[in-house]
Amino acid sequence: MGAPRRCRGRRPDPAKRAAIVEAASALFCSHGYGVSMETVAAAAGVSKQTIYNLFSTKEQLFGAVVASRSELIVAAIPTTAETLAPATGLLRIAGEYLRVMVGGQVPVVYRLMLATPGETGSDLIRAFYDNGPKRGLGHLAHYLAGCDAAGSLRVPDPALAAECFFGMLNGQILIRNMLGLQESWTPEELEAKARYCVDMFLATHGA
Amino acid sequence: MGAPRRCRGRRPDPAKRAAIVEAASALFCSHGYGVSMETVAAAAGVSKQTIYNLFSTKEQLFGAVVASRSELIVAAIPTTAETLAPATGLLRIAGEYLRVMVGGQVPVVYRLMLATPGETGSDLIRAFYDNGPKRGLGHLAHYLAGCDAAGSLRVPDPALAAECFFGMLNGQILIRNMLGLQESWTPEELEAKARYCVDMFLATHGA
DNA sequence: ATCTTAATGGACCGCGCGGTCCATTAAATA
DNA sequence: TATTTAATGGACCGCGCGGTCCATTAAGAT
Repeated sequence: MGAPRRCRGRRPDPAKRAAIVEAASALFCSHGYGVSMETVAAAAGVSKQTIYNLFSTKEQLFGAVVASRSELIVAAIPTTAETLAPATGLLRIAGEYLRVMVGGQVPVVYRLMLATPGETGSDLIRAFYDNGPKRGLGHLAHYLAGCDAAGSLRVPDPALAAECFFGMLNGQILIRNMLGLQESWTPEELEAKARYCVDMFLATHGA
Repeated sequence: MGAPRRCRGRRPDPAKRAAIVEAASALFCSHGYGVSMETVAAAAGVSKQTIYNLFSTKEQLFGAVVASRSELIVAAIPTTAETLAPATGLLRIAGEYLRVMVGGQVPVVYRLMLATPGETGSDLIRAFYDNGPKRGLGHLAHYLAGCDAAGSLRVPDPALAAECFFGMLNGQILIRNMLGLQESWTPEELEAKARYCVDMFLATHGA
């Protein structure tokens, strides 16, 4: 199976595929699933037939876009801070979280999921949620539980605490971004917000 | 101009119009803007022509749906608690907020806004945000500022505090609801979450 | 009674879009 | 070189949907 098995003829251009997914992602996000394949082709600088050579149907292209974007969100899940003390660890997690949220890449994925052609609550959506946001939440909860066990924090309900911590960091950022309402945060403001939330969290859960 | 000027003939049935808006709202939310007018008509138990007698175009129907739904969200903005002491006032606001969020009516409006046919960040969306969520935020900030002035709380940045307070109440509820992922909260759980958030908030901002 | 308007349902039009086909050209292997 | 495959672009099909028209029926007003 592993045999490279080189074959004849011209090789498919990986840049084309990437350009198509990129263009489709941007268009689906800004204009919804209703954009025509011709528009996607034009935006990607590619012929329509080339798209159909790579993706058999529009829904498959959509699936590829979602998969591609989901990688981003998974990559954004913080894996650092696992062994740091609460004060610094939470601050680092908060900084990561805010950066990726205001950056807009995560909101884009959410928008994408809501532009889905099928029903809401589909398998695609469920898989996305379990794989992305839920894992991020789980990671934080696990970290908090560890702190509790180590005695550096008192957090009787790590899942609830994790959800509230991310929630207060977020505030309205995600939803405003999804709605396409401009956000202008200076790094100092983000830093201040992160510190404010961490302080509030520690004021309750500090050991 | 104000003359009632009763006219001849059969009167239009207001129930028809309501049924149309209701059906369109549900379908736009669950299936996006792509649903056909015939589907809407069928769901409303009405002929297609009747829709076009009431709304000249599909976009106008969409606008009517948004307007109708926005009323709900505006009505959900808490106006109580204006003079209550922080501990009880915040708890009441929190309870209101959670109830309306898990109830799903607010998430439905957000979904609607994202199903919009035009660009993101349109006037429609901006108007909705300023009129709904922003007003709710402003109300809480005003309340907090009042408490600060009265000396019952210390809250140097009421806007930030308001955003974080709603944010931590919300957590992932709104987004999960928008994605169509089922939520099952018992009243006790909601009560516990509200109390947890209020306590955390007061631990930092208590006078 | 009569008149006027609401509402129905079905036929119909036009267009845009998903998807296919094909003849041609470009790039890689042999 | 010859051969194989990628990519192009343009013509084309079918269908679904937004929107219109119309003849008929129902329900008020006078």
